[in-house]
Amino acid sequence: MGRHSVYVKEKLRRGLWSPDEDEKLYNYITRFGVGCWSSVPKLSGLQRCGKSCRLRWINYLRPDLKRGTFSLEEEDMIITLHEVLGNRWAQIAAKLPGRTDNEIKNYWNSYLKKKLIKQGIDPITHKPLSENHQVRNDTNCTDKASMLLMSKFPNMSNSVEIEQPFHFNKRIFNSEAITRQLTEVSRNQLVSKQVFDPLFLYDFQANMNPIGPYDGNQDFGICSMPNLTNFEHGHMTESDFSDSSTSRMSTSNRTNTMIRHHSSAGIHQMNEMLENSQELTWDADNKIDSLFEYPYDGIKNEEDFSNNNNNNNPLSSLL
DNA sequence: AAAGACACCAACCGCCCAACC
DNA sequence: TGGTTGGGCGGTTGGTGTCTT
Repeated sequence: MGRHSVYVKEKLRRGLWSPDEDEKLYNYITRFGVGCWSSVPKLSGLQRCGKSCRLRWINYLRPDLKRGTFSLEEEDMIITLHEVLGNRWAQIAAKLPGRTDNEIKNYWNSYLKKKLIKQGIDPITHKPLSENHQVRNDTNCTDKASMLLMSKFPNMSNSVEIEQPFHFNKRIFNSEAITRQLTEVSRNQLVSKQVFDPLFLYDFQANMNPIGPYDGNQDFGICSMPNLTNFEHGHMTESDFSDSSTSRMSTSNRTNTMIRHHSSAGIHQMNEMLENSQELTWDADNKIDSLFEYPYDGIKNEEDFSNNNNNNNPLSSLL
């Protein structure tokens, strides 16, 4: 039995998400938080599989998403991290607040890879194309990663650590034999990782004035979710709702908006935050739930969700 | 103006791992 | 201890917009 049969059997929807579906999912997660994804479709009234809901939330609806074009700093960082981590997009995304692995992966495949090739650099080895025959030295790769990042991004030196060396695929890495090959420093880093967590932005948001821009600086704000962004200004319109499914023009418009929000001043402020982020801690189990004041288990069925679904949500105006 | 090629990116697929029973 | 389930990840696909001829 393949997945297709599951979709057919349960008459699950596939493909692009409609604004209505987005709204249902958004309303549900913002009210009840992230819990068991497999139960989300049922409880939120969506005819999607849990995985699809999770993906949509993570890659599109999550309030901390930055979206828009990548800055030069981000671009540089992706290239540096890719040199160290390879195609481990989730780990790369973890170092870039507001960016998803999917977004970075797409950006890499559609733009950065070609850019490097144009510059005569092999996008896989990150060496000049003429030096492709050279075999990379992977030992001490974790240290190399940290050094690379520290040299290129001094502002992040204390908050970014590489979790795993380049070619140690997570699945292989659990092997004791391989672990033994690491240097003492690398092992320590892996064991006692103090990794910058992009989700600390949730904390930031929680402490932020929900109506006004951060510290009066309009360049710096959580502007990923158009509806939230516009809600900051006290109103929203139907056209503000993110809709990748009906119009690609909307994506372009959104992108243009985001460019305005992410000036270099904003990035500078972000860097300052990153510098200070070493002081922050985040309980992984409560990353998202703490953003939303509603516990996941506060809802038992779809009826509860409907009853609890008041009209205070920004999206409710779309109804 | 039309058709084909290309680019972009949201969403899906398949696999792995960990937790749970 | 083995099976099941859910979550996470990287690779890939396919739909749509844009560009080129």
